[in-house]
Amino acid sequence: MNMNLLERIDDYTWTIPLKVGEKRSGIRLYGSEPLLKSMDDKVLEQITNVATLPGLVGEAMTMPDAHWGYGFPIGGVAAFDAEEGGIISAGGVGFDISCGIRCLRTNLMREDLTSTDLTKLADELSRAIPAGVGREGKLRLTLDELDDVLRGGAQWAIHHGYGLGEDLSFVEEMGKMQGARPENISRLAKERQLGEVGTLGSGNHYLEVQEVAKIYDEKAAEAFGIKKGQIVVSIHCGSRALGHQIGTEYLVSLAKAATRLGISLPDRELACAPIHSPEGQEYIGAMNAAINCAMANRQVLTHMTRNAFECLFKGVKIETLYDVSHNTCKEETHLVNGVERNLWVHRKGATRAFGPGHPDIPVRYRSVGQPVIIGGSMGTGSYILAGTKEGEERAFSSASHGAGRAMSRHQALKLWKGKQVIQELAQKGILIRSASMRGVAEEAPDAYKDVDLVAQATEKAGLARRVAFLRPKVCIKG
DNA sequence: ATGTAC
Repeated sequence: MNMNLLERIDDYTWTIPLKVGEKRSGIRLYGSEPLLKSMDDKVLEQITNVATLPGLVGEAMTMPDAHWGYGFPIGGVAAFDAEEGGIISAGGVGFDISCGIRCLRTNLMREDLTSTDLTKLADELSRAIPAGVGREGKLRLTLDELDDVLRGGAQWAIHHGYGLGEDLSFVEEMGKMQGARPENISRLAKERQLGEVGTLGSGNHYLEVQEVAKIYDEKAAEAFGIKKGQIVVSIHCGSRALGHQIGTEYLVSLAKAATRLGISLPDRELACAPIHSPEGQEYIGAMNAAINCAMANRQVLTHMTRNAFECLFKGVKIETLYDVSHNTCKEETHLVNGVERNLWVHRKGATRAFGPGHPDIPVRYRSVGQPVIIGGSMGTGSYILAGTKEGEERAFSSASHGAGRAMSRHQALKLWKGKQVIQELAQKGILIRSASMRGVAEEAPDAYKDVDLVAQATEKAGLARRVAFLRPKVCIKG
């Protein structure tokens, strides 16, 4: 990014000064100077576009891991007030609606796993977890059953034997998003999903077995039930074909609504409609149903993970640490200049990060803040952080979500071969199992930004504080 | 992200 276009507020907070005659809201970019320097100029252009949207409250923001996306940047946060003409945008949620990460803690320690165990575990997980583009899973649902999934979310999965009731306390919204309207979703979107509940997908989605390699905050780690050397599992996936199809279809309907209502869009990809409009309401109902689809998906995968571990480690105990999405728009209460307001917060490639005391945090974690999961690239590691009070005011309680791509898939393919990436990671003791060698090359660790810098900048910017670093041991890729 | 390519 051309740093001359930015104005430094502090070491981790930047803005773009308003030009004379320019009409838009303010902008905040969070991150260290090196991270911002490495960002595409397109991020700046896109967040400037977002800042022109009607009903925006406060500032349009980017997280330290921001990169170019469809309309909105990935790593973009924007809150709108429905009573002031605020909008909802499909591009502001992302195509993979409710993509997110479920982290599980096991009662195994690193010393419990020999290298033979790890190989067996990698093989068993790659057998048990359906992964890859268009890959179908073990469940074959009817359209009526899928509607139940879309209304019930992770609660549907629990009621159908996929998991334990106690998981639900550690999933956003207790695993069931209210306001889901399956009737707002096309038959095509549903048909595409019938065989894909309980599947991982492709791209940057993964299931990783990791060890807790470093603890930054002992008190929070204790609350989260993790300690150094412990084995955890992270599942990164979303709403699969369903979310993508909804996004595709609603972009058209929202664009029409914007035209009809005279909302001027600097970029067609920002297609949006007022929250108080038929099209806006229709999309919100569909999006909420897709959120349930994603939470059900991660719940079914949790069940499959437990079964795979149980095959090798009889009596192993696996609990849900937390499940949090990073592609949503949610109605939340936020304090703005001392006034409590009801806002619709778009977080696209940004994780919700409620601070200590927030009523929507599980009681067990409430005093330390909501767990925030930053997923790394394949083979580099991930972080668990905790939401802060400061983050409420600075970013409507939002934080980073991952390392963020440093180069395009196309560029990555020119630089690496899948086989070579797998061999290099094996030398570091990381086992990869993937349906696609091409996918592995596209996801090479160096095609991503440095997750350590992202987590550090997230903390320094006051958005969330680091609790633990997770080092990968086994990675199942789509 | 995605039956990766209307």
